[in-house]
Amino acid sequence: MLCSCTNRDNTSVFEGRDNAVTMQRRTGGDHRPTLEMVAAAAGVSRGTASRALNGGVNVSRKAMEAVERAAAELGYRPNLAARTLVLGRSESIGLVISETDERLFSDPYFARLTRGVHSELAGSGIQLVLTLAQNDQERRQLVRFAAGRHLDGVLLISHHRPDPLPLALEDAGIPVVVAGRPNGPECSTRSWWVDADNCGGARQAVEYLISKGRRNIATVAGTQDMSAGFDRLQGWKEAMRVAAGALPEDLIAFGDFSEGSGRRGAEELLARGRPIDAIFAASDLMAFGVLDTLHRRGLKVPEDIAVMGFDDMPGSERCDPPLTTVVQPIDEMGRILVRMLLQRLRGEEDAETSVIVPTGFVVRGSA
Amino acid sequence: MLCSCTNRDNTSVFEGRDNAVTMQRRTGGDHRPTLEMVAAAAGVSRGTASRALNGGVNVSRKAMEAVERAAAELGYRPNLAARTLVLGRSESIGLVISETDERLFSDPYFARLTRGVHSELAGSGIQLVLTLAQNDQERRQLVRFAAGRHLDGVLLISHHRPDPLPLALEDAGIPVVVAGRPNGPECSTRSWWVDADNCGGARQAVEYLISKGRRNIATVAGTQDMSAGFDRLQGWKEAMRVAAGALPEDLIAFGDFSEGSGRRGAEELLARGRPIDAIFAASDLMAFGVLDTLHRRGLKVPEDIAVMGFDDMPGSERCDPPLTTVVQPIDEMGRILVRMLLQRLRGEEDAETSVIVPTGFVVRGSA
DNA sequence: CTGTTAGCGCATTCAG
DNA sequence: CTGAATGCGCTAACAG
Repeated sequence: MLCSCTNRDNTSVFEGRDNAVTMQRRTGGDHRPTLEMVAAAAGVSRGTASRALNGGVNVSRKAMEAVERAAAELGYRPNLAARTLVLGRSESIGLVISETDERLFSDPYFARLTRGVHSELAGSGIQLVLTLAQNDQERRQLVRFAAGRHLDGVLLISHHRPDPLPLALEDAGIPVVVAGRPNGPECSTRSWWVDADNCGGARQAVEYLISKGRRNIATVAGTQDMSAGFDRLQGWKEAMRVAAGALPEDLIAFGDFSEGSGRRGAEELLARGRPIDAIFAASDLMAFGVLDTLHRRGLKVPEDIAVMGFDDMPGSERCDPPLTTVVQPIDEMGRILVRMLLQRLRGEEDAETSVIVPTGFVVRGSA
Repeated sequence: MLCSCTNRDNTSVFEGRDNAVTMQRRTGGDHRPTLEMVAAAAGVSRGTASRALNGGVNVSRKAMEAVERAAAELGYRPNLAARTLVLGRSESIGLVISETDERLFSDPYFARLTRGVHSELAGSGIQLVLTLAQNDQERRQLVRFAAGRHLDGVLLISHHRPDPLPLALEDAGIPVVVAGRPNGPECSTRSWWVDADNCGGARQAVEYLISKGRRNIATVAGTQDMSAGFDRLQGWKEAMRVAAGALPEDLIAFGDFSEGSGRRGAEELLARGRPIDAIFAASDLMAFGVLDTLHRRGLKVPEDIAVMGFDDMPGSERCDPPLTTVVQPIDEMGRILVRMLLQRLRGEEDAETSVIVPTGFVVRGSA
């Protein structure tokens, strides 16, 4: 059946095909205006035209205006490739996400970090280039792209360890700032980095539980080959060591940051028969699982067992009971990421090569 | 309190600062290997080295190996800026999202489209560059970036009309393919485009309702200055005109694609007192609102009133009752977007300048 | 203040 | 098959 809002043959009614630019052509044939042509039209030399278009130092008012008019009339667009070639920099930086696009769009972490990066870069004139690097092939292509001077520097978001990207980029001479404390084999990275104070945040969470009279505080830890998982467990250990003297190893269960693993972790802890009056989960997702298990066992939160999470992810304030959780200033981390990279690009010698930003926590109903 | 997992002064323990590359320096001083150096090391001329590194036509086996070895030893990385300058193309295309980053990460549409684009480009050697263009300043910068030959072409995702970007880019000589049928002032665009068959999808939805014996089919339409909103209403009109002879204007309510507007739209329709046995909402979000209103009025879905949505967004299968809705092949649209742009870049004259992809629908409980 | 000059690093002519 | 020469478009140093 014919649908009136479209043409029968599914092609548009416009006829602009003829001015489609053929990209195959090599030198010549392209009549895009060059600086040379602008200079000629303005009646000045290329040098003067260039100066006029770049800040206009040492250019007479008259020449300035002539060049600007000529550029506007010709629709002049500076060839950035030529500019990059002579300047040795492209004025653009990459935000590389070494992650599946699945998680990219589902994990609010990326959204907030990107927002922070983006806002810090606003008005700087530096172009932000987002890039996906999901497998070795793409990682190689990215290194080629960046090392080929298309990117002055790279912001790398990557939580999969070990990730060869930081080293590969640095080896290629590209300055990198990583979101996340390096651990594992790439500890030898020369990259700068910024991370949340996972350790301190976890410690504070446990200290808060202690201040509320809890004594037998268990934890469902995250993946230990990720610094976030390792550090959060570390924080729990520190606080517990201070509070309990010795380390209650049997109050630790290991998960993988997922809700299901939180569920299983809680079951495992309860099954050990040791008294427990609080559970600190290393992620909100795991905390959800913990809550589920406790509900199922008929245990009251926070009366019987208090629960704390980590991340303050969307939904944490609406679960039952609302989750008390550690918050990271992700936007701020994004902004710091940018500042550090720009410092590195400027060659500032006194800049910090790594930054740990403090976390806080929000108290809701669960603890 | 000291946290053992980090240094006291919050700086890393690594000492790689001295080999940080100073980006300020201009010509000279940088010892990154050039093709010239590779050629010298291999004992051949620049020309031969270049040929060897690019496919190796007209290069002896011996020279080939010598060049490859030299390149590997020196850690040679071709300067892509120089390459772009001489070739007139950068081998990279932009995926420009003219949208707030808020929506970018929350709307599953972007995720699926990006996935499609990304998958189609995999292995092509073409670099995908994601870019945000949220305001005029950023739009200008993007045009400069693309027109400066950093991007061979652009894929544009933009549902805000009117958007000056397609025209601005085409004027600057950058081929553009837009996701979404152009409407409004930029109808004069020379951009190619791809869109879902919103009109046909809506028509099929209504026809399905008719086939189920529904006769008084109302609609909550979407924003009319967006082609999706306009076309979906158009589809409803076409089907209703065929089924009812005349057009029942009083069965139309207007919303803005939001859940709240769906709620209000349904209330408005019911308040008119005309008999209604089905409601077609132009988006799932509005359908959720419609369901809410119907529930509140004590009306049974689908017994009293059938409901259909549009989009099949995550959550549609879990609402009460599960939503029967029109689905768009978004991933496929992403893939087509890429194919069209590549065709345009190759200057293929026989390529379609616009494509409309058929939609389908999933039947669940609500209709 | 201005025009001229010399490259940036590369792919591709064109003679050998 | 190879080397030498040319120019892509631009900026910055230089001498006027």
